[in-house]
Amino acid sequence: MPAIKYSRQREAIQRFLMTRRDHPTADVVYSAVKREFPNISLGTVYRNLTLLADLGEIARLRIGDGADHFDPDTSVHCHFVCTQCGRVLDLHLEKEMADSLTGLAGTAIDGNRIDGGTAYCYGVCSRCRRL
Amino acid sequence: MPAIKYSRQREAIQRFLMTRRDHPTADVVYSAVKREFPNISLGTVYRNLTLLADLGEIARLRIGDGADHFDPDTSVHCHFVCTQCGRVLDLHLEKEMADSLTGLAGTAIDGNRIDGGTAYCYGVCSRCRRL
DNA sequence: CTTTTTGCAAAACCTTTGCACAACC
DNA sequence: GGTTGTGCAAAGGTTTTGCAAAAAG
Repeated sequence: MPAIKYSRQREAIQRFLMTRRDHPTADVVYSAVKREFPNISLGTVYRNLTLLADLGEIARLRIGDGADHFDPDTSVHCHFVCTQCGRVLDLHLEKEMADSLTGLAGTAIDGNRIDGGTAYCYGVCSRCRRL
Repeated sequence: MPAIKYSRQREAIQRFLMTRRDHPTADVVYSAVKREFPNISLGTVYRNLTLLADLGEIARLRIGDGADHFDPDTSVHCHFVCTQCGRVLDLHLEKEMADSLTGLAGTAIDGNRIDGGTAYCYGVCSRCRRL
C-alpha cells in the first residue's frame, strides 16, 4: 500500500462535498472544483472520490440512475431518491427501522454473512410536488 | 403509448428469467436466450428487459456493480449482494423490517412522498464462506 | 397493409487507466 | 531525489438508439 500524500485538488473536492447535502455526482463535483482549479481533469476527480471512499471518508451511493453519487456523511442512514428530478436526500427514518438495518450487520441469514446494508426510498420530493 | 405486440424473443427472455433465482444481468440473459435464438442481439434483450420492467412484470436491480440485474419476482423483498462473487440473492428478512419498508409507501417524510423502497445488504455468501 | 419488433452497428454514458510531467515531502 | 498525484487522452464496460428489414395482427 503506497503512502498517501496531500493534494490541493483532493482537499478542494472533499471540502466542496462537505458543503452539500444533495449528494452530487462526480460530474457536479468536477464542474464546481473547476472554478478553483481550471485545469483539473475529470479523471482526477474520480481518482480522489474513489480514494476518499476507500478510506471511508465519504460514501459512494449507487442509487440506480446511472451515475454514482457521493455523500460526505458516512454514518448509517437511508436515502430518498426523487423519481422526477433525481435529487438524493437524506431520510430520517423511524428509529426502529434504522436500528433493524444496522442490527443486521454481523449476523447471518441463510448462511450468508451480512456486513452492512443500505435502504433507498423512491418517490416525489417536496420541491417537485409543489410544481 | 404504442400497442404491444407479441414476440417470441420477449417470451423466451421472460421464461428464462423465471427459471432463475440469481437475478442475472442482461449479458447472462443474452447468452442463454442465444441458444434458442442464435441471431438475437443484445439490443433486443435490453429493449425487452426494459419493456418488461416498465410494465411491472419484472424488476430491475441496480446493486452497484456496474451492471443491472433482473428479477422475475416483483414482490417487495430485500436483496443480498455477495461482495466476493457478486451473486445477488433474495433475503428473507425479519417480518418487522420488511413490513416497515412496505409500510413507508404512501406516507410522506419531510414533505417527500414515498412510493416505494428497496434495501440491499452486503456481505459474503454461504458459498464463498466455505472456500 | 399498418404497426411493432428485430438485428446490426454506432453512439452515448459513466468510469477507469497509461503515461509523461508536476507536486509533495 | 524518490514517491505520489495530476492532466490529458484513450480505452473499458454497460446501455441506448437509428435504421432498414422482418414479424405480428
